[in-house]
Amino acid sequence: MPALTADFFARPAVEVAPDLLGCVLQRAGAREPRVGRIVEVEAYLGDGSDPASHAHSGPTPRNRSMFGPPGRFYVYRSMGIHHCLNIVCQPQGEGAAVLIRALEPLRGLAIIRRLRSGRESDLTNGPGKLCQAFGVDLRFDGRSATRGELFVCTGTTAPERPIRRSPRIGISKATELRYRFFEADNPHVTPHR
DNA sequence: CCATAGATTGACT
DNA sequence: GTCAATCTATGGA
Repeated sequence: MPALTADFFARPAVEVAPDLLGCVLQRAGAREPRVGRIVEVEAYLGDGSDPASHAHSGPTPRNRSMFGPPGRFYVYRSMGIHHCLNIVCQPQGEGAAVLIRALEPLRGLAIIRRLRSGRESDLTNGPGKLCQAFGVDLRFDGRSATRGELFVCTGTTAPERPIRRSPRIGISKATELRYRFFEADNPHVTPHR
């Protein structure tokens, strides 16, 4: 299937986010390729209306790529330990992005199981977990999400489950904003909350 | 300078 | 349920 284009991401993040459900993240270039279907995302805005967004206080060395061109990755280290994978949206300079929160693994289960333990539904059902499983780290920060070793392409199947919407997970500000989108009844989305 | 919170996870009581 | 790991950024003294 074709890779997504920068145009796809040059739209409001709350529109891009649900459209990413069912699209596919591909890890190439590594010794063992991995493919995962996106099943859970969250939008973070940069227009000042979203105090939970890393962009809310303007650019810093860490969030710099959030303010770069759309269609590139913003990867940051969370709690000093884990990595989280975003894709920049909207015109350059606005600071909006979509966080990839969970995948349904389609290919590369062998290497993924070597990198992470647990049941299949526990391998990529969280932003830090999927980065571990797909070998995503700060090297990918600022790189293109439409080509290269890590990129997103359109899904091979239409969404077979309804899309649900909810407040975002793990934040304490702007909890009234329902910018989380996920596939209903998919066992690979984030548990509890 | 120091304290604290954070788009998380896994280990433990 | 609680809590620590470890790094970045912010806000106050």
